[in-house]
Amino acid sequence: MNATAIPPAISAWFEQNARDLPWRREGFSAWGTLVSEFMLQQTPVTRVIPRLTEWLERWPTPADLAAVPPGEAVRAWASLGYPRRALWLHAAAVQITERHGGIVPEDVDELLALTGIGDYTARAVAAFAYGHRHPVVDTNTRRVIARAVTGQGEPGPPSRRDLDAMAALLPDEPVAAAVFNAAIMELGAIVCTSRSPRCDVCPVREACAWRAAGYPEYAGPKKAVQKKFEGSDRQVRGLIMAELRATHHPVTAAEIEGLWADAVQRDRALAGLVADGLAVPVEPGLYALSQG
DNA sequence: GAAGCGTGGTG
DNA sequence: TCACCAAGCTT
Repeated sequence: MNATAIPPAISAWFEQNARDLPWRREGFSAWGTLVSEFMLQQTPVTRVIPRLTEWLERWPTPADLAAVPPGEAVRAWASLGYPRRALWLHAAAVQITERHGGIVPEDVDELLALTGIGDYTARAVAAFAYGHRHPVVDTNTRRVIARAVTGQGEPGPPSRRDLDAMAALLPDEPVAAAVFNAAIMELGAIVCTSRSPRCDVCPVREACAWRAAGYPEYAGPKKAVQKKFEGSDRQVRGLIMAELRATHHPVTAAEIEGLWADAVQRDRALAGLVADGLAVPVEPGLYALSQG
């Protein structure tokens, strides 16, 4: 097996091994695809599925979401994490309703112009919802290419050049391209994983440059270490947001004081949430999710 | 380009 | 146990 055999081998494996996921069901809407991609940004599949199902039952179209206050989106986001995504998804729904007649656009540049949509999500929607031929590059794709094609244990830092590397592997035919985009992500998600890759069941083991090189240790620039969550501003923000989501009335400054002892850090976290639009001071000393 | 942004599962 | 990891985006 040589390098040119990698894409068809991965796609063939995918046809047999793809997980049964909601966004792969026949007739799943473009809006559903967009919502799922927002939720999947840094949140695992198993945690996304229940929230996605509820979300689409409640807001089956962009206009349905655009019609409610942003704070409702933040509440429905629940504990998926990074709640700014809920705000951005709501903003995107408003923009889709106003600019695109309520139809999720299929043009990558129009998608990129929506709040909260970047290189990955724009191309994922164009490819998976509309069948257009674009390279879709996420962290799984970058890892598989780094190993199987480049022969390194880990991808380097994300770069626009990743799109070119993926484009070079992409089948010409749009449907085959969309399948391969999904297939290489899936391989990275369940076989060519970050921590303990299951090379014994990998469909491109015989062509893998990393394996051929004897699994050399990654020597490139190190990933920035994720800061400890315990005691971080993120933790304080999370506590305040959980309180705002839990109550259906404004939260008092006194209640927020009870969530975290360090006043300096607490005030910094709250000010950050206000700056982000996640918390709104409805009057001095009273905070709520965005109602407008 | 680097930093900041949640939450929960896992090896 | 705890560091690492998870379909990224914005500033």
